[in-house]
Amino acid sequence: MGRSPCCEQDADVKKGPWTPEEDKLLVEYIGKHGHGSWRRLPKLAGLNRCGKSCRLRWTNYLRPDIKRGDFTDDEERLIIHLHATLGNKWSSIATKLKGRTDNEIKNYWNTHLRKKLLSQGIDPVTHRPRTDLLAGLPNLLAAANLGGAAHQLPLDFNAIKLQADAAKFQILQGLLRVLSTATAPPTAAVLPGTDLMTSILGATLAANSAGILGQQQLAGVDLSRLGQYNGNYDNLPPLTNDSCTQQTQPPMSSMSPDSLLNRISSGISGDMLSSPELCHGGDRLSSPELGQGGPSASNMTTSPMAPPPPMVAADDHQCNTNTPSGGGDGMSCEQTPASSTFDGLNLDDIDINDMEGCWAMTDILLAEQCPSWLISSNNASEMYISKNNTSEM
DNA sequence: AATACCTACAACCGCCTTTCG
DNA sequence: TCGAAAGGCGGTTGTAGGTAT
Repeated sequence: MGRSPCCEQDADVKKGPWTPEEDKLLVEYIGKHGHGSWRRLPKLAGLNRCGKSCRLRWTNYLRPDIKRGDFTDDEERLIIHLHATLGNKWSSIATKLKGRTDNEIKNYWNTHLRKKLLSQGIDPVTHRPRTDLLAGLPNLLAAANLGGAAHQLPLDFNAIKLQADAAKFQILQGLLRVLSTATAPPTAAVLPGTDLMTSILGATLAANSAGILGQQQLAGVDLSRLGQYNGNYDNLPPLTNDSCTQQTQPPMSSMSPDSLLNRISSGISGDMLSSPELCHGGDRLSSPELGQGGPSASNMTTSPMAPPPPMVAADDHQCNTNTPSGGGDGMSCEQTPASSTFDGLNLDDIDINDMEGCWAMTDILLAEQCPSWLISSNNASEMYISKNNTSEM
């Protein structure tokens, strides 16, 4: 039905930043009388403000129990984790961070954490490695194949190739971030094999043009060697590790491009994450999203633009109808899971103090170090690393 | 030194849900 | 039971301060 703004009837009501005097009036009034009816409060307190504005000012800024100052690392991790499971439910997230308001958390997410995840190659919406970095992969592959004949190309083609090289470099950066954060907290530990493989592929391509790999080694792959493959994935080394995985598939060096992509798409079924750090003991990194009725990894499409598994439950009418349905500027279905793997989990059971040790030194979420609510609720057992779980992703 | 641009965050907007008479 | 008021929520905007050119 909708309602008019609470102060629409009063055009003279003041808006904008609060002055110290206004703050004082509001604090003093609430201190004496409590807030009571927010709509009547401004008049009673001598404020020329909308009641709603007073409420927001109080709850977001003046309330005495508000904790100000920088967010701690634990708070950051908790926010990221809760966002991965709850989406943009800022108020729900705020209930788990004492003294923090939903507005503050929302702002902190938008200004810090979101960028932080992006810089690590993590999609802040899906909490999975970014796919946009791989969007141009087919073109990059084509451009890479042109590498040998580049000297014969007209200027425009060389310019295009330069652009492709730049994009490849970006992919490499994404790879580095993905690998460097593969041991990050649970949300960052999401590492579907497809993305890793394509990232490595991009990294190999990038090595051709960028020549910046040096002696750096990642996850058992000596990237300094990749440069010698000269931008042609026909020469890629096998992306498997003897100590870690079966060797029933031919090395990538012997595969055609199509076969390679097929392998990328199918390999995720369980034999993909073959670097020592990613497959030790048969452990699997899995994601909350993957753990919840989304397409199984083996069903993933080969498209580099493949969308992540849907995060929105089927009962979300707004999403089903794909219309605002009066939702106005409400949350985007794409951005906010209408339900999550943590549905049914009582947030009151979550205690940030109970998280100690969960974020281990390696930042890998180890089930046995985590509070029980994390590893036992609903589908949570599918969501995080479990020593006993070697088949599901 | 001046200007443009960027960043952070307080505050607002509009819708939804809950409460209450 | 119904409808209006009140409260709550998430997205967006405005602005001040900082930084780069």
